[in-house]
Amino acid sequence: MATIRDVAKLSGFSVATVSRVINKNGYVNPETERAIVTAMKTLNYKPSAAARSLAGKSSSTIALMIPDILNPFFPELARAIEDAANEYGYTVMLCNSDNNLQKEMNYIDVLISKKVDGLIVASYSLQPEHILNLKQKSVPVVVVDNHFDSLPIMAFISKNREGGAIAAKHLLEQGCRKIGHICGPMNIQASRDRSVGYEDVCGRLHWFVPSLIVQSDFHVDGGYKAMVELLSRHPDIDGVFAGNDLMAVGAMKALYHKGKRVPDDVKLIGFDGIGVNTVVPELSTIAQPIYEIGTMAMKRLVQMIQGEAVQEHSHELDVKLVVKQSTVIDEAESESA
Amino acid sequence: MATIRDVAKLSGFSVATVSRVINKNGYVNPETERAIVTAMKTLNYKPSAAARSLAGKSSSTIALMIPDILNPFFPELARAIEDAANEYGYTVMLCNSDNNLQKEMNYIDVLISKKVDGLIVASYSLQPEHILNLKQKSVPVVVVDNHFDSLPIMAFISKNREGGAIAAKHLLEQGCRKIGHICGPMNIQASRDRSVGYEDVCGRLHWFVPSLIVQSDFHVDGGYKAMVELLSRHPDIDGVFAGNDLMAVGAMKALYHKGKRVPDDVKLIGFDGIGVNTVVPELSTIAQPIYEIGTMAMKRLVQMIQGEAVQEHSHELDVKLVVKQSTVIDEAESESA
DNA sequence: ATGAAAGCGCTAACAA
DNA sequence: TTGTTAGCGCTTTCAT
Repeated sequence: MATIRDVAKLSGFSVATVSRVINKNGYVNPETERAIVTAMKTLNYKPSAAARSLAGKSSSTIALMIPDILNPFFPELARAIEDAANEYGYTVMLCNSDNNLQKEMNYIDVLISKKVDGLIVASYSLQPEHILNLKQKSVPVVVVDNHFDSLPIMAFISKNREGGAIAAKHLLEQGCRKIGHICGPMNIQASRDRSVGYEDVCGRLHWFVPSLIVQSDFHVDGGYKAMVELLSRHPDIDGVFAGNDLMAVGAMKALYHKGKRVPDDVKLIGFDGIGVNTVVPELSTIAQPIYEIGTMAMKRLVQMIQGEAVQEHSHELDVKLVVKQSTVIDEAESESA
Repeated sequence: MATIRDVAKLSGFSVATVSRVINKNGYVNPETERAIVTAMKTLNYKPSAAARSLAGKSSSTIALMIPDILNPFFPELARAIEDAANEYGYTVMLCNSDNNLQKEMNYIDVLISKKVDGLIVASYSLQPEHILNLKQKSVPVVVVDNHFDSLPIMAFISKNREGGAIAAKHLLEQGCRKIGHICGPMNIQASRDRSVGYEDVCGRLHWFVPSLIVQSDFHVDGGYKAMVELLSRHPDIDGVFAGNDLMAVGAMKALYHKGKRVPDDVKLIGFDGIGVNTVVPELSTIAQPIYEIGTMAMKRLVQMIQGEAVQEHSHELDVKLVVKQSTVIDEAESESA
């Protein structure tokens, strides 16, 4: 591996000058530059990232911490963030935490020791103190898919409450007269907000009873079980809003097994905008602007890394109702189950 | 941030000794060690990974390159690899290449400059030379989900040909009398092998004609289109083997739209063992031992990193037929929860 | 068993 | 415009 000194020697200039052309800063004669670039090429020189970051320069690496890589929502987010990161010249280190506080703290230590330039975090275990602590160590952090009220923490999250309300309204508009809700874990802010949205709309209707809400865990199997429970409590249910798409898929499977047809007997809507692609019949959902969350988070992170004084607070992004087959009876294609 | 020198000063020993306790090598008096550990604790000292790797030590980081993070197969693989990596004390850097050679080569440069200790690659664009080249630079590499015949390259891949044959046989056993095949991209070894497996079984049956094979792209939409095409060529088809689960899902959607019932009218089987979870009716598939591929790949990589002289060649892993609702007409409906 | 000192490859004053 | 040099935090001979 050629070093900066080799390049200096071959080109006949000093390491400082070579460093200048690498970093494109400081004055350097065009001819000199050309000579140096040539030397770098012939030596196939690649600066050592380790050395640069040791010498005080950034590592050009950011980390992304997610709770569950098996939930398609996060790969999509990761994809968006990676694309954006590449654009800014960063590589991303992906950390899957299993939503386990211990693992997360451990990762954070490792990441700091690796001198990552910044951190994008999707976590439901980390407390505000942890984030603030990081900031104190001057590690830029931006939170996604979660937020901390009125704390100076940069966060990007969808309008979950509004989304929950939109979902409920949509079911109502499709003629549902008794709508159940499978909600996600209560320790997740986004999950709570979605439920509140549902209650905003359904809570005061004459048919509403608390037992129409079943709590679950954001996973397919959990959704299945919750749907079975819901059906046993309220066999006459004709609409279901699941707190995320994965649970909606589980619910769909349960309905299928119990002989209920979707959307004919029961209309079903999810949240996230991911499963849409892989279920039959396709799932109506409240789509989050996943890609946008990713790019905005990355953009802000870069600003923070570069020391710009950005206002740190929560940003709420618009969600979008995506109507598919699971909530609409469409004569044109209702040929089979 | 406390440095090794701070620890040395506080504990009253030299940096060399501190280094020894960090790395647990060389002789150091138990009492001394205790004192130093205490000092490290009180200073909340964390060695700088950047400095260590500059000083010749490993970076404790490996990279995983995958072509498509949106295909659930790869998150599963990533998950397995990350788990294994953590166990060995490594952090993983995830690189999504979009199956784009340019991006991959670029990543490789970056990764080398970052001094990653090793590389696990799932790529269909990289040529054997690229891999060999890497090895020459003494970067340990192991390939997954692909392999290069008779070259000294460590690779882990499923028995795709056998899997294709198993899938075809299963459809035959379920009473199918005309089986179509949606195959994946021909530049992907695994994809080709699966098709060959199908041909091994169906190629000589009286009903077989080449037009029963439609080529596609491993994505849901591609599977959809391929199924539509297949149906127009052979409306009387009663079994379909899709080269991966994503295409199988697409095929299922197409069948649904065309009024064909699964499995009553057409039986459908995929390959991979992932979609299983999110489709209704659930998809029969040939499951790859994804987790095992991940752990074995990581295990070998570590051995290579540590300089053990391992035999580098391809390893073929067994696949498993997973029978679900999409290939079996079952009145009793075996429950799954 | 412990310490002194020479780098690892690079950046960033400071000089020239 | 270019060069000299002192670190960045750690590992690792080589002494002691």
